[in-house]
Amino acid sequence: MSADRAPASPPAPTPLPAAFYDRPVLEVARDLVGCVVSHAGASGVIVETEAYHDSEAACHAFVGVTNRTRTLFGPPGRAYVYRSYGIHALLNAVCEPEGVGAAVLIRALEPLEGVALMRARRGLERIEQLCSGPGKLTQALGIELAENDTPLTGAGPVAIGPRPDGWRDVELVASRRIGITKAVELPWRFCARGSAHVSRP
DNA sequence: CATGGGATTGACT
DNA sequence: GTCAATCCCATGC
Repeated sequence: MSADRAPASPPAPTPLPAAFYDRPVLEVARDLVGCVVSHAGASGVIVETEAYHDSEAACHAFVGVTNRTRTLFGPPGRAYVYRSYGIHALLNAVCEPEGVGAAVLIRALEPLEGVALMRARRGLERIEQLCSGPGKLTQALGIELAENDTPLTGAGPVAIGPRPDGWRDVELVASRRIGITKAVELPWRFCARGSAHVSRP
């Protein structure tokens, strides 16, 4: 009978646990490349990340605990979402133990599921332009400020799952972070080598 | 309470 | 290459 047929899409894998994020932020930034972000009927493989840590001036948490940075100093494995330039929502994964202000900025995805939904949300057709920037991917996935401080580990609207087949041994390229004016020399940006979906080569 | 500054994007010269 | 949009937040008067 039709009731016995397999679902149209495979079940989503178990999201990465909080312990994955409870490590040095540079390790997490590298390990997140190749992992899958899902939200509201769409998902994509992470192809670009940046690390931020309260010990360096480019990090919002550099100023200490404020209303804005409370999430960054909170427990690992939650989303830090903030408004950039008054227009865009940017998605981060909070890392390191509670009390340390650190996070990985998700900067670009290779679209995986829900591409039609992403195209509708972005008002664009070209797949390379759907998620090739931190503000673009939140628009494509429908992520907004209300998702700030929600868990990425399964109970919240945004989830991050492990690397699927084909992404287990992704090669990384490190470079300087983009769009900052302080601590510009740190090579804390990580891209999947050769990806056509990064924000900038 | 006023002000200045963005972890960006898309449109334009 | 340049530049404006637009709003949240931290800081200072």
